[in-house]
Amino acid sequence: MVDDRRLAVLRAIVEDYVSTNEPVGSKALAERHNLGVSPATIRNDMAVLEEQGYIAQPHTSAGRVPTDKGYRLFVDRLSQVKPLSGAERRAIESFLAGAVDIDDVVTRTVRLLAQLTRQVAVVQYPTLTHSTVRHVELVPLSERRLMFVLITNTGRVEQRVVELPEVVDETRVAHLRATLNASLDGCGLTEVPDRVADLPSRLPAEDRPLAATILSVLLESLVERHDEKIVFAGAANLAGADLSVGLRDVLEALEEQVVLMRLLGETSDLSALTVRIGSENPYTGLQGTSIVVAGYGSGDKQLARLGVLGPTRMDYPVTMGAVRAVARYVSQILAAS
Amino acid sequence: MVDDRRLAVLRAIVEDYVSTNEPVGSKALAERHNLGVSPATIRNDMAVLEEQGYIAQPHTSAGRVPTDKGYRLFVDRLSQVKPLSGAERRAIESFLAGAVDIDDVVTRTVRLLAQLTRQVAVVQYPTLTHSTVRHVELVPLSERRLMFVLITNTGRVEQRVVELPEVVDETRVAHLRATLNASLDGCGLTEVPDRVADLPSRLPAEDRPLAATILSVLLESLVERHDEKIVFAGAANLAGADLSVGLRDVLEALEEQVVLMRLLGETSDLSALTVRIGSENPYTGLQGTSIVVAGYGSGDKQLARLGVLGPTRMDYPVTMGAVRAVARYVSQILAAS
DNA sequence: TCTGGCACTCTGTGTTCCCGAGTGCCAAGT
DNA sequence: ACTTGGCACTCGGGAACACAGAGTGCCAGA
Repeated sequence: MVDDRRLAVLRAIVEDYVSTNEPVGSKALAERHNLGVSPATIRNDMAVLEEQGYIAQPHTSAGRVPTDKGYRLFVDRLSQVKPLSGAERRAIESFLAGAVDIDDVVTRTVRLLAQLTRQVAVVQYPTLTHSTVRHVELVPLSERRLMFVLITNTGRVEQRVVELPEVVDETRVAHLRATLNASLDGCGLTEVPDRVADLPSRLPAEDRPLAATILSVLLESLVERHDEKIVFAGAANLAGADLSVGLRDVLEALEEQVVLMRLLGETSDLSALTVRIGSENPYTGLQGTSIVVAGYGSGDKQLARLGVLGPTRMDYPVTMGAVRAVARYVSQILAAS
Repeated sequence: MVDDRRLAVLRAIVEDYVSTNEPVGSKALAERHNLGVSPATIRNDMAVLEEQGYIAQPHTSAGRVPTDKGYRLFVDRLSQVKPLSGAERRAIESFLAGAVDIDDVVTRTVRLLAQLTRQVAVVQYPTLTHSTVRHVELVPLSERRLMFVLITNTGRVEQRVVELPEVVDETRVAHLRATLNASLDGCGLTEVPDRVADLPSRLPAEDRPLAATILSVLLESLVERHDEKIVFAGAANLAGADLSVGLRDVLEALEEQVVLMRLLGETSDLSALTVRIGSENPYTGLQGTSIVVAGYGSGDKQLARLGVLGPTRMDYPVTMGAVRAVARYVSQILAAS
């Protein structure tokens, strides 16, 4: 009973603070929420909550503000994800349906999510890790150059121009292409190195230098993981918000691929929503911010992650609802194509 | 003589204001620059300059600040582009040299430019308009789907998955690919529609539906100008600066492709540097900012533009030098590849 | 045409003061 | 054992005020 009410008080504090952006006091709390007790009682509860580290006061004799720990408890136990309205669902659907390729899906998704949540949206490209080879193409450009194109089942295309060690005619290229596709078709990208290891030895001796050159390009394009790009949108939404730390730091972090990658990557469970709040964040520049991340992908496999970054003081239920919904729709789109 | 000195005063005001970010007064001017006249004389000149609209005072009895018109005069007649240091040149060269494809060139360029100028860098992708077709590829994915790939001489690759109206075997695809390449190879993208107009009629009747489907995809990929993307970097550099208008508006404009496109696109002469200062800017949200734009491209043709956006109060000579240098190096890289 | 002098006008800063919101604690009530 | 009303206390933030300093405009003299 007592403990119950204290949690109710915490919930009320979080909700009020999120909506008003002002430290919330015992009196206002008693008025706005019908907790059935007097301000004095609430004060006692607040004292306990403060002692336990769930709330804090900016200065003596101001209202209370949730701490990161307080938000954490709120997210874990006091709130439930708020589903989107029908109108929003329809908007998502129709907006994503117009995408022409996977690049377009990603671009649209990130904008959509930013607009929906009025915060910064972050979308990671599908990773190669779970992709398979759909096709390898070798396109002669001139006598000694060709374009190497790798197409994966996720629709990603990696291409490179290759300088050849010798003049090569179309026939040999065609032959090599056929051989490559025969060994690689449908194979997971992680298995590619194994599959091609003995390939030169299976070719006539005069084709080996050519094959070696092309294989090195192929392997390089895998290692570089060029598709592990991350895009973001909605930076403008940060302008108003008061991140405890400077806006500059946050913008810098957003442009630092590595930081973003870690941010999205360090979530353990891909099938659920992951929330990281304020100081739980690995990167110093992102202390005043929280992120909500979900995995997405076609079918049962989660290929990549997307999420939203905003001030710690964000509306978690709504944000989580939006992220979850968008992740689902994107997965749906990917599965269909 | 008199007029000469007034211009010198204007130049001094711009330089001082840019470096100190504080309204500059007659006394400080007389001290820091040896103009050979007394503060009183300078005051008279300033009065005239103010009357002519080149400078203004934020409030009565504060120093003077250049107006947009003042900056304009400064850029046009009072300053000369400042070349980069040797170290900077080398840094640019080695940084750009590591690029693997054109996407990478663009990404690297925009970061480089942002870091170099400590402002927001904007780079437009090479436009299709001046590109030519290098190769068209049709890759069967399954019985009724194929991947359409268009490769241009700038190294750009456009790809689409096409749903076919009927089951098509490899032979017919190969034939169509050969026909397409025969008519389009080396042809400017703008001529493509003309070249393919009569193509269906030159094919056997049973191939026409297939050809029509693929041609519509081809034309669509041209119209959408998917390569006319614009990327930017260095938004964090705006955080400190005081744009007269809100930071939010600028960030919004930066994420609005259309606005950026117009911003870069409306420069008349591609071979020279274009500077647009404050209110000369078409878009309301960008009033407090200036942009410096240069064209770049391989060989003699200018393919696209790149530039820098910053507060009106920027160091024009240095910024212009950086933009010009980067544009040249990028052109060089593109020409070599 | 330039210069020194002088009176004037502001902004920005520092000081003081006070209001009010909010707290913590205590004693009384249920 | 909780809850509640009362009360003294604290502190931030805004209003009022004064003031120093930078800068200007103008005028008379060189």
